[in-house]
Amino acid sequence: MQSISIATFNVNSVKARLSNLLVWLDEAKPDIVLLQELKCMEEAFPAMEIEERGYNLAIHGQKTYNGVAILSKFPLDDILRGLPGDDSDEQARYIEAVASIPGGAVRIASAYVPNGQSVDSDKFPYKLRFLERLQDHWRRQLSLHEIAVLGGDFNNAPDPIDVYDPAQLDGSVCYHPAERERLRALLNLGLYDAFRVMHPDKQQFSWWDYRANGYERGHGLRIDHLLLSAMAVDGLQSCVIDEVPRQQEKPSDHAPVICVLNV
DNA sequence: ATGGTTGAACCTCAA
Repeated sequence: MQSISIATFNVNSVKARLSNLLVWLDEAKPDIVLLQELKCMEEAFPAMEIEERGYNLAIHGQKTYNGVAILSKFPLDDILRGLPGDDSDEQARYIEAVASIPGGAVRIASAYVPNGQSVDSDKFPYKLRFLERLQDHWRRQLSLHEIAVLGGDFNNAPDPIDVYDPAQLDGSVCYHPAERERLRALLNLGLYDAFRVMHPDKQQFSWWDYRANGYERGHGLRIDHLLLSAMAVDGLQSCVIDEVPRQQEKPSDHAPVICVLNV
């Protein structure tokens, strides 16, 4: 039995955010980190600075947009780049691997669900299809009955408590019934929202718009999630949203979410 | 407040 910490963090450009990311890594010292929105190719990823802090890397990069990675103090194997279910999808929004921990293994995935832009955009049906592909893929992965964590930026707030003004935001992107229904279906496969398991009634957000002083005004959404398999949630010790990086100079618009598991 | 800001890369798009 040992404790491992697993975090998810949408950095909104790993190159622009490198100094903030390194400060946070040195402070929080997570064992495994799921990154989203690298906005660079794998060869441009600042591997040296991360590796010298003891992390192994699995990267699925893309120029300008998207890009996801897994940082792990444990060796990574069986790396899967790209979400199955649509061979024509060239966006780098998903990476999965198996981390070998002493005496066992944890399956981990970093997902960057499409934002969808607006409900009448053609990007919104792509978002809905992506959530359905996640459901199809994780139906299969959960049948393996492993310790597994699907984390990332889901661009989707599950419940009214997860948005700053549910009445105003109802039906808008990131809080539309069609996408919340699909996130609910994914959870209903047997995934547990770590933050909500630990804090049933707490309102805290993980993203705030850069515009109009969103953070200062508390205009946020909880859209970054750590979803745990049954075997993983059995060992869940804590889950927090760390707002400190959001308060720094030149922050990402997201805050990291961190959980500790006994495995 | 139908605006506002940020990042990458190009003079605009995605978020």
